Amino acid sequence: MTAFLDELNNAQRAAVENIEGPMMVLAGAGSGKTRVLTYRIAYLMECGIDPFNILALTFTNKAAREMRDRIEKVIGADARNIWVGTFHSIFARILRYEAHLLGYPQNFTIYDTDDTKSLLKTIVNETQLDKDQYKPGMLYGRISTLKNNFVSVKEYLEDQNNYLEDKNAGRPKFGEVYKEYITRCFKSGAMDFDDILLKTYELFNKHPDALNKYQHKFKFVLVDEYQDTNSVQYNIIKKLASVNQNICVVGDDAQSIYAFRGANIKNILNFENDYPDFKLFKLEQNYRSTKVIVEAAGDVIKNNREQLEKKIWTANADGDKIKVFVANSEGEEGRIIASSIFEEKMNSQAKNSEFAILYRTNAQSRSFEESLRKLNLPYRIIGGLSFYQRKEIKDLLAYLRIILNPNDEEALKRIINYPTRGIGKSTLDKILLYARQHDLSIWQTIQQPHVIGLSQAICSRIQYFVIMMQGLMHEAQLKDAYEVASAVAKSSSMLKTLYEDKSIEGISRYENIQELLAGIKEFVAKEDQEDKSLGAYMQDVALLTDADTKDDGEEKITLMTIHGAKGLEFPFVYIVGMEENLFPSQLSLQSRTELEEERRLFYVAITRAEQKCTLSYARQRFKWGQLTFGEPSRFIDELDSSRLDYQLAEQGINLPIPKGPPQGFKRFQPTNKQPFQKSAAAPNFKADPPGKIKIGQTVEHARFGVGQVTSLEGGLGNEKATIDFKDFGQKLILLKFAKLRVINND
DNA sequence: CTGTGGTGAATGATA
DNA sequence: TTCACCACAG
Repeated sequence: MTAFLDELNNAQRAAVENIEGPMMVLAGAGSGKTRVLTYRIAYLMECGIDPFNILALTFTNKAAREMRDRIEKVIGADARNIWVGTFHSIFARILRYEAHLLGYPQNFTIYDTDDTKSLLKTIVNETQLDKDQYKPGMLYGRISTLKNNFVSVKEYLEDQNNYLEDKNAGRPKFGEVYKEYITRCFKSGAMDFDDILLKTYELFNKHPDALNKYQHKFKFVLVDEYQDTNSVQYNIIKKLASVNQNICVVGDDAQSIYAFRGANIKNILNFENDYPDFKLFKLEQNYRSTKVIVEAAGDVIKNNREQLEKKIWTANADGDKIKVFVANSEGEEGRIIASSIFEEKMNSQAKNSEFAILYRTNAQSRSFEESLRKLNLPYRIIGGLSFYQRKEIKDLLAYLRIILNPNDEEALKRIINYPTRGIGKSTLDKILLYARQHDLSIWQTIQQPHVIGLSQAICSRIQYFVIMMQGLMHEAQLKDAYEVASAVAKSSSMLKTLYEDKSIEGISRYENIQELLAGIKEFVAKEDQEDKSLGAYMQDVALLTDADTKDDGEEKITLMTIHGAKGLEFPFVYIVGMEENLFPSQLSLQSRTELEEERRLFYVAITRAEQKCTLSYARQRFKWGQLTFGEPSRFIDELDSSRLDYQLAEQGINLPIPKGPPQGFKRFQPTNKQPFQKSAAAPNFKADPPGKIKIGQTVEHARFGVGQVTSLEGGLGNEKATIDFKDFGQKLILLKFAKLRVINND
């Protein structure tokens, strides 16, 4: 049953077989980290540990999905019962379940960045503060930092230093904005991304019974990309694991690239302090890349001071040198890279999906898009404006949000007059003013529009809107998500409005709505989707990103930021825009730690490549409409010159003739999510103590059913039994964890 | 109230 | 270059 162990090297195997106690897997890029993580979970289950007791946390939906799929391949459908997911999705699930303890509605809304900024803008306007000093982005950043450091509004106001810091930054009234923001979110029944983490922490902190429940549910905790955890995540994990101490963190300090959003590299560097008797496993053999690539990555990272000791090596072939293209402009850079890809495709018969163009900032994608289109090379862009951030999608989702949570102000403001129904700005202002003065939500206010003092004509428009929404809310009680969403698209007349718009954008908007509806239909039609309600669908939508839009199987070149590429690999990788002030970013040059983070980012970029890695930079580039001149990035100099192969200008590159229509668009598909599972194992199962288990006995296991004990091994307190189950075959069971009942002593 | 056109500001990565 | 906001006309 444990044949998969043979697929592992010694270090990997040791990590997989270490079941109990705190452990850290220091996994270099391409060293088989995901394999270890998934096989370890599979192994735990083979040892009889109940999948309901396993929690695996990742940073992206994609990583979570991949892990679940791979475990399922090894272990079968049982894998569905493991809690595998992103921090945000797992915690949101817990919060929905426990919302009442914190005073939130069960269907609380998740505010995305746009909602948050919009709310902050509203607050600044209402408080009549200077718009230039109180920019939504800045405010959000500050609030986010405070939340990530557990500084509540109360604590903020009590500490004079906070006030002085903001006063010096020209924002003396920041405290009031912070307070108002928190209040408004709460009244709207909304949490922002930081709240999902922070409120989970609060839940565990203020409600020991809730903490206790999850501590005992999650007997085994696994954390992927541990180097990217922030202090809130860190503290939640610590609390969860404090009883059983079965915590397994996997990460690579060299790939820590999220300090800007609060990730604290100290969490991984100081793991030892938290768990002095932890076991360390180092995965140092790289299976992904050529020697040239692995060694180039080593050239780069050795310039960083603070890191955990490890030596990454590979048994793979040397491979080609790293090409460096020097272009005169960003346009030329685009053309060079596109033709280089074209050539490589010809030479090595590679598929489009084997290529990736990686850049530092999303704004750089344009020149590559143009050139790829000209050469008729299909591509897809990950990041930037995602499907879910498109106006029309957000509009329809806003309707759905209100149906579930009518107090969601950002959603209501968004669509109360979209499509236009004669409730304009001045009317909305009056409604908002009345709502604020009487401490009501907008939704409550518009129930009785007459008392606000609006004209009869406008009152009836508002009433029409209210009745329509109430009708939809009623439908949502009875019908599935797809039926409700279609009803919304029709009765809001969104579908009609977009259909009548025959401009190019209008047509694409109409198509996007159709696509969203098709996605919801698919969600409802999935056979393992038990809960088909709107609420179930909406649970995860707010946490999806562009990277989660599954590609349609069409062969396409991938364009994305380096951040977005973390965790991925491609045979051919092009790292572009290798210029000072762009990569490393200008903003990172202030401090050593920030520069080191940029360097790790470059390390991540290089290590995405399997066969060939190519760099490029442009001597001139347009930045906000202005032509600027750039120098080559210092990171190029950090590479050993013996590994570099400089290519000059455009000469020698044949530009093929484009033919056919341009290609390259995105598709949308919902993700597979499991409905909420609350109970662990069978409730009335009475287990016998390990000492009673003997060879030859017929026993019953809580999940595997009846089977016969064929052998026993392991010392006291760590006994393992091989049991031949009727329905599940032979399994190695750890008696300490398995719930076994002796049926027959033959 | 709604739609248009002009001006000014912004570009760092993400769940 | 693009986006967001404001003033103005219909």
